[in-house]
Amino acid sequence: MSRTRGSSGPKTLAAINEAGLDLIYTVGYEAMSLRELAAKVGLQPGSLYNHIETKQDLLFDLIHNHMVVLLARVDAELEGIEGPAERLKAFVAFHLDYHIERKREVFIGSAELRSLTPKHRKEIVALRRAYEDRLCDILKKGAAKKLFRIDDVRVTAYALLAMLTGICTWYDPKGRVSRRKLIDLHTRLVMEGVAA
Amino acid sequence: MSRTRGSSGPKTLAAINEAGLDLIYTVGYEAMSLRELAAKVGLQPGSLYNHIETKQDLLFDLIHNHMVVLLARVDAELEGIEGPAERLKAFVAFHLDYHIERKREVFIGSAELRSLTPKHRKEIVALRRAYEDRLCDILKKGAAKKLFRIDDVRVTAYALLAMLTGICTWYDPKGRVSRRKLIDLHTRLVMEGVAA
DNA sequence: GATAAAAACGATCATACGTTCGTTTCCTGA
DNA sequence: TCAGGAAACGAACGTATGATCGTTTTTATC
Repeated sequence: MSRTRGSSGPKTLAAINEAGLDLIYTVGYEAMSLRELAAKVGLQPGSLYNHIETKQDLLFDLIHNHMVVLLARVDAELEGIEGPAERLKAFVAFHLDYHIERKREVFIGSAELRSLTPKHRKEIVALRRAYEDRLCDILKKGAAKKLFRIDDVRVTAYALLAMLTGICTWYDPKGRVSRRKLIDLHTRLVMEGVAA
Repeated sequence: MSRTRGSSGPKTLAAINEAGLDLIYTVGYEAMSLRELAAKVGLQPGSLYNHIETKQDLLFDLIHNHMVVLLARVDAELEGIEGPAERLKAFVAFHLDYHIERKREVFIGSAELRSLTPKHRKEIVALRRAYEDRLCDILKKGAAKKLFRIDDVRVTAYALLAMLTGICTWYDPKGRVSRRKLIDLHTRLVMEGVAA
């Protein structure tokens, strides 16, 4: 046997990415074997290499794509919103929404950082830093206008991001808590926490 | 060659645990090979099995020990402290202190949960749940006395724990931010966040 | 319709892994 | 003091892994 009918490059790659995302999220990058991945996609192990460079590149591409999308979306979301308080609320809502929607990517993006090549890791950390800066900017401007009371912008940003990102580890869209309630609750915690 | 001079069981086991902790924290459980671990301790790979059952048991023992200590300490810390507000402050301070001091254990305790056998994982999750309950109790009592305003106790507890645990991923004891400042900043975020 | 590229197969390679085992040496307690 | 357990060695086992390669069939291009 050989090339199967109906096979197409982009479609197979998409399937590999989706299956890889799921497997890495579930069992972890190191624990995922390419044989497992291939089986899930419906390929022989060797055939994966028609679409990916290496296992490492698969991981990097997944995380990198996620970070680029995250940055683009947050900028689009904040576009045109005026005032630190409104911008902070918008940031919280966006962050939670995105992290609910793409919890697998987000989880992998932090849990598997150490599975990346130093060079790859550096690149991802830089993108993450850029995202953190979006929040830092908002906090800084709010503090300058005496709207927020913030001791240390960077540390506060880390604390808030940790809180908002935490939902990835437990949130279940089909669970007891609605998306709306989740956003309200976190928004209150954040706004009250930084209020002057 | 064979048994080396001065070797003793407990000492070697302690060395294995310390090296294992460090390796798992650095490269992850799956990525750590027992050969690497043995080399770090100064043993041949096979000799590890004089002290551990399996690689899996090594991981479980590390995490389990950490959880037991965590629970014992938080109870000791809260003992005799009256009033939800004071108890919450004490909880925050303790949590941060412990998570600074044992950041490797804490990190592994969450990041490597998925590397545990289902049975092992269940046991750890139960202990974690017990720890979460300590915070939930405080929040519940504070809400009952109208000292705190809390929509959903469990979700709020998760949010706060995520925030407070986040420091494990970035805090550097030799860095710019002092332990004192860190505690003050987080205490304020928490207390303002839940204030009625 | 011919030709080149794409996408799959299946076999295989070299290596690394967790674990076992027989043996040897050291330590400890009666 | 000496017997028996403890703690190490070093070799080995069986398996799984990431990756490569030659081949074959399908798809796409001119």
